[in-house]
Amino acid sequence: MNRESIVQLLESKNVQASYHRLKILEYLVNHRTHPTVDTIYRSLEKEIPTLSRTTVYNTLKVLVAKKIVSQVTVEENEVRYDYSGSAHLHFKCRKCGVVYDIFHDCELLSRKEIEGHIVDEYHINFRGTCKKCVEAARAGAN
Amino acid sequence: MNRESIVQLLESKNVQASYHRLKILEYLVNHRTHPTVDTIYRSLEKEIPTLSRTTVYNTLKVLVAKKIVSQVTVEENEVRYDYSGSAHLHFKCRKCGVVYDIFHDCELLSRKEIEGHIVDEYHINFRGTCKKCVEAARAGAN
DNA sequence: ATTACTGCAAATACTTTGCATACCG
DNA sequence: CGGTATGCAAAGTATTTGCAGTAAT
Repeated sequence: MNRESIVQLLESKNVQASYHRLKILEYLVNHRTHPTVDTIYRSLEKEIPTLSRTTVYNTLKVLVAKKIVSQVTVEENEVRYDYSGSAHLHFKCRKCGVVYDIFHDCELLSRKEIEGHIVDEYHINFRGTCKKCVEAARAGAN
Repeated sequence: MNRESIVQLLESKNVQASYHRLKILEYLVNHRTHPTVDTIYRSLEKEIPTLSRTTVYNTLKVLVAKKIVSQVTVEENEVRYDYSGSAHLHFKCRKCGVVYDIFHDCELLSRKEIEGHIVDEYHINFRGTCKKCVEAARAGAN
């Protein structure tokens, strides 16, 4: 996604497109790796030496409040951020640590109500060993 | 569940049934409210004045490692503990904060594999407004 | 000029670690 | 006795807050 679209995305949600916000959202849009606050900060501080962690926290709070990005907790005790595209599930590999997006046609995803409760958000997360790590282990065994 | 069964549960998993472990697991089994570390600590310190937070952390770590209880993160940044009974989903009400267990016959729950990755754990969490809070709001509006 | 954004430093919250003591088989 | 569990205090990590400075409208 180019810079212009990101500015438009921010403005369409009534978020002032400051330089830092632009860079942080751009990072999230272009790195679909579910980064943590720290990862985002470390990646951007090279390019923006004046950036502070507080700004990363502030910006992410705004983006989450405006539902432009979402918080993901695939692993307990580790908040990650994800640019909210279409509905999807997450799978985290215990071996390599990569978080995969899973697009699965699941009846639960379209539910507006469950057992009488009104659903406005859901998180479906899986953990295990990813395809690559399974294959690597199999190759190693030969 | 009575004390004797809890001792047996611990011993069947090769966990020494010390007094503190017994009390902590007993709390989890009898309070199916998905408590946080702090809730567990505060509830038990009245009865066990010498209890320390470290012991609660240590014990929960052992219980999770032995898969007697599981960690639940229905809300980002808030680890809760749940005595692992049968497979189920969680729903957290944004208004009253209660975490409900949802038993739903979902195809995803029985999956051992998804898109080639091997699944050994899953977390399915919903958020929204619970039945009670919806009804309370409706009654208030009249 | 007024409002909003940023960044530092301090404060708070949560969790882990090291080590000495106490408990249990 | 010997290994394990416990508890305190300290360290570590993550996040929030207050406030002063800066930029934007």
